[in-house]
Amino acid sequence: MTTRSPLNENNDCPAEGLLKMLSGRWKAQILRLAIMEGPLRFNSLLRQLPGSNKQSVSVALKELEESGIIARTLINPKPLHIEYTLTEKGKGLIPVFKQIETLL
Amino acid sequence: MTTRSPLNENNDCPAEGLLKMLSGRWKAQILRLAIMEGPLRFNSLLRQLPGSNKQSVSVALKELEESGIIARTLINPKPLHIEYTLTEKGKGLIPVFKQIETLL
DNA sequence: ACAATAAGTCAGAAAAGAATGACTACCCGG
DNA sequence: CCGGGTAGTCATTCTTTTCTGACTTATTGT
Repeated sequence: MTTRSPLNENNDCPAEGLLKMLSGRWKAQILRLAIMEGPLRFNSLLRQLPGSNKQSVSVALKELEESGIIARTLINPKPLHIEYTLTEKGKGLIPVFKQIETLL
Repeated sequence: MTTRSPLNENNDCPAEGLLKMLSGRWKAQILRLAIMEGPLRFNSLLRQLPGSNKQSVSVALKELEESGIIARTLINPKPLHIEYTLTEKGKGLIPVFKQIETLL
C-alpha cells in the first residue's frame, strides 16, 4: 500500500489533485473572497457572486470543507450565524494564488 | 472597453482563468508530460494516459492550444509527424506547478 | 401578526463534459 | 495487396455538473 498526500491521491500528477479540489464554477471565487476578505457568510457570499445560486454555492462550500480548505463554524445559534474561514491548509494555497498573479 | 490579460478575461479572479484553462480530465496530465518529457506526439500521448481516448485528448490539446499554452507543429508531412510543445506562456506555468509540489 | 433575514435542503430540468465506435487519409514495410 | 502506424473527425450516447424554484426552521424587527 502506497501512502499518498491529500493533494496527490491516487495519481502522480501533483497539480491534478489541487485542480480537482478547486474545480467547478464557484470555488476559485469563493477562495479569493476568503483570502481577501476573511470570514464569509452564506448569504453575503451569494450576493457577492453574481449569477450564482444557493445550491451551487452550498455544494462548493461543502466540497471545499471536505477538502479541508475551509472550515464551517457556528458562531451563534440564537440568531443563526455561521462563518466559513480558511483552514491552515487553505492558507497554504495563498502562495499559489500569488504565483498565479505574477503570470498576469 | 477594458483591456484584460489572457489569464484574466472578463473577471477579477486571477486563479479562475487559469483554472478554467486547465479544467477537464486530461489537461493537467498532458501538461505534466509536456513539462517532464518535452515534445509530445498524439498516439504516444494516448498510450501514456491510461483510460483516455482520442476524442477527449484531441479536444484537450485543441483547448490548450487555443489558450496559447501549447503549440501544434507539423514536423514532417510525408510520414505524418506532429509535435505538441509548450509555448513561452506554457513554460510560465512551470513555477506554478513547482509551487504546488511544495504543498505536498 | 407579518415581513424579512439567516442558512440551508430537495427534486427535477437543463447544460456541459467525456466516452464510444465507426470512419478518413496517408504512408511504410513485407 | 495486406497489416500496422500516423493523426485525427464525426455522430451518438452516457455521465457529471449546474441551475431553478419550491420548501424548511428559526429569529428579529414593525
